[in-house]
Amino acid sequence: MKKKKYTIKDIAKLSGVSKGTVDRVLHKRGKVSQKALDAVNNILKEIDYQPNLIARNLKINKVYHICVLVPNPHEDPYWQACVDGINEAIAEFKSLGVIIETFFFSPNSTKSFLEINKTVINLSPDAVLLTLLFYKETIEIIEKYYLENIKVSIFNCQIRSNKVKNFVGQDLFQSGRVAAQLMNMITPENSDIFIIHIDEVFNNATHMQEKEMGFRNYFKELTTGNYKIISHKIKSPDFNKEIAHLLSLNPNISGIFVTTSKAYKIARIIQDTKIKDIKIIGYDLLEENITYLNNGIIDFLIHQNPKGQTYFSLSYLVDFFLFDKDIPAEKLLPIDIINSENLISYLEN
Amino acid sequence: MKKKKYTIKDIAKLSGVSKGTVDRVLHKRGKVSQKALDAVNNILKEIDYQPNLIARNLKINKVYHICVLVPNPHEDPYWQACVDGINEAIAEFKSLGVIIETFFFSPNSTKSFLEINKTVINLSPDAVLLTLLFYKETIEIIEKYYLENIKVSIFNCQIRSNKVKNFVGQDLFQSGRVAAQLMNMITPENSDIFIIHIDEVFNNATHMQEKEMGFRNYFKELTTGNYKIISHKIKSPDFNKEIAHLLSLNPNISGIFVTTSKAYKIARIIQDTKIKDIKIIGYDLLEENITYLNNGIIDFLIHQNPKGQTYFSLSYLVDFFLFDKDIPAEKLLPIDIINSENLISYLEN
DNA sequence: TTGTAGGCGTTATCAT
DNA sequence: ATGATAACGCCTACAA
Repeated sequence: MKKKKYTIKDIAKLSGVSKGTVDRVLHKRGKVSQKALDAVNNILKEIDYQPNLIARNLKINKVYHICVLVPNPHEDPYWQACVDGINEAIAEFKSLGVIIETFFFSPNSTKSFLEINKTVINLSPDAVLLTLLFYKETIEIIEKYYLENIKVSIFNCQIRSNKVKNFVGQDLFQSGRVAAQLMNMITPENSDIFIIHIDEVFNNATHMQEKEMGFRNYFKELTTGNYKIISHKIKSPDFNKEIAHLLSLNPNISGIFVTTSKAYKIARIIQDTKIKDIKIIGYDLLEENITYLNNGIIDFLIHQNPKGQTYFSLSYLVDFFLFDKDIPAEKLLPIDIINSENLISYLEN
Repeated sequence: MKKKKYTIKDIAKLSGVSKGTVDRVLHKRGKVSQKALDAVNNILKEIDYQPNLIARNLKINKVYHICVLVPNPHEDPYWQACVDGINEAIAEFKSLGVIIETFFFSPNSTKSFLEINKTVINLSPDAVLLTLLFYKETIEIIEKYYLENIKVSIFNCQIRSNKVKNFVGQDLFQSGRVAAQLMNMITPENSDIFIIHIDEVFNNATHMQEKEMGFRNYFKELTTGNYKIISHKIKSPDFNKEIAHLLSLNPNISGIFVTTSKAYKIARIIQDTKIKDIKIIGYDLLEENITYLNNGIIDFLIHQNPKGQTYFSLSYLVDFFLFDKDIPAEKLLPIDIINSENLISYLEN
């Protein structure tokens, strides 16, 4: 049972040629006589040769350099968890000779995003990890990186491009359906539901749209009940009045689905106005959301595992560069349903 | 920004001694003059030396050997996912020189468990990975491994022992609370709830008890509603009548919490007898459970991520042996809430 | 076309 | 106490 680990030297001895020849066969570099080729291939067929990746890397001994571009978490706390994942990866891969650098840009400023990209492209790293906040600009930039032979990975978003090495994210349409099923379970039939898109900026508007489509799609398929679903898009400043107004116009409202990480803003209003029995489902484990989840104002949060997203992306790149593994073009993370009871088990991870 | 990677050779040159001396300082092997010690330590203080783990492993070049003992999935399909996780680890770590072997025992036979352990201990592996099915016997066996200096990791269960390197599992009490909160959300107040423990054998009875305690604990803390919670422990053969009988005695029943992976057995009866509006919450993504989740008979499943459990356990051991990382004594995995909509996102992972 | 020699960074042994 | 040297497995340059 205890299989021997074969080395190139073993193969050379077994097939009666030198290590160099075996290497040429393994890497298909040519310059090998038919006879030697056959001899080596015969041995390779018999044994299960696994090149020692550790030795290979020691030899190659390249320092790989990866740049990560993230919106500044001080401007939008959602991104803090992504930064945590990056830092975990930095610590873990440092001793493997992988240098990961983080660059912040302002989520409100296309200009800052473009400038940071200019800086990064001048560093000519081996790979960059991006998110798709400014769609048009990012597409153009991906093109530039591609021409420079810098690998691009995307996190937090799906994108259809063969110039992207891999992306890690969540099926947003499906997460809308998940929210819908939960909402259906906890609200009375024949009531009204709000979908609220709320953010300071609407860069990632496709995000919200996909979630809304999934949410509506679920209710459309429902055979029982008669829900009325109403969407609103609200910019952050002074929206309190707007929300209060909307609620007063719709006394039959039983649930609110917030498609961004800003559910706590709605929760705050619901709590203050003491309207009761409005169920809230939102996204992301921000501290403020957690507060309202724990006191029962928010019923469910959907977790997009932002920390895992960046960590996975980076460890894929490491696998690719160091251990030349095939990495999937797309990795869709689980859509985690969080209530106040299983919350803690997620925070620890 | 691009930090240089320092090697032992660099340190030797900088401090004016030889590589050998640096090595002795780094490993505190003594036999170093005060002068040389100071010189090297001064340099070490200045620079951030990270030993190259790849080179170290190449040199050490030990084949690590890990044995995993799992209940045979043919006798209880729950364990199949664990085997999947093991196989993933086998493939991933093979090229790092880690050999992982799987051994099956019968979950119904303490004897087979003890025999397999005898076989394994004779192989004197570097580590074993166990689950805590036969409590008393396992405790004794852990002692034996400990004396042989074979590391022991545990998956699927918590255990308090300093002779165990690490365990990966779930907080079962808390998972009972999670089930309770969900149940509370989807059943009317002032109704009855069954807790049903159902299995062929009751080896892992503590499992079920902890889940029950968590479940009851949640309802005890509830300030609203007036639930009556009734537990039943049922052995598998010919229990159909028993269940039907119990249901007929309790017309006010609105939900059933199944503490094992056998919720599908209850679901089948509910479906056949066409009793409606009984909510079911169970554990584990077995194929039969999934069927009833998809057709709406089962409302929620709690996922214990068995595949992840074995994979994590093994990759911790690899981290420990190859990269001498500190590994946590305990890793509690998230308590995943699964409904028919987010199910697919878990199956792909 | 083929084989030999050297080196990657670390560790361990062996003279000095 | 110290430094030189060889070895781990793989890769590559260069000599034959």
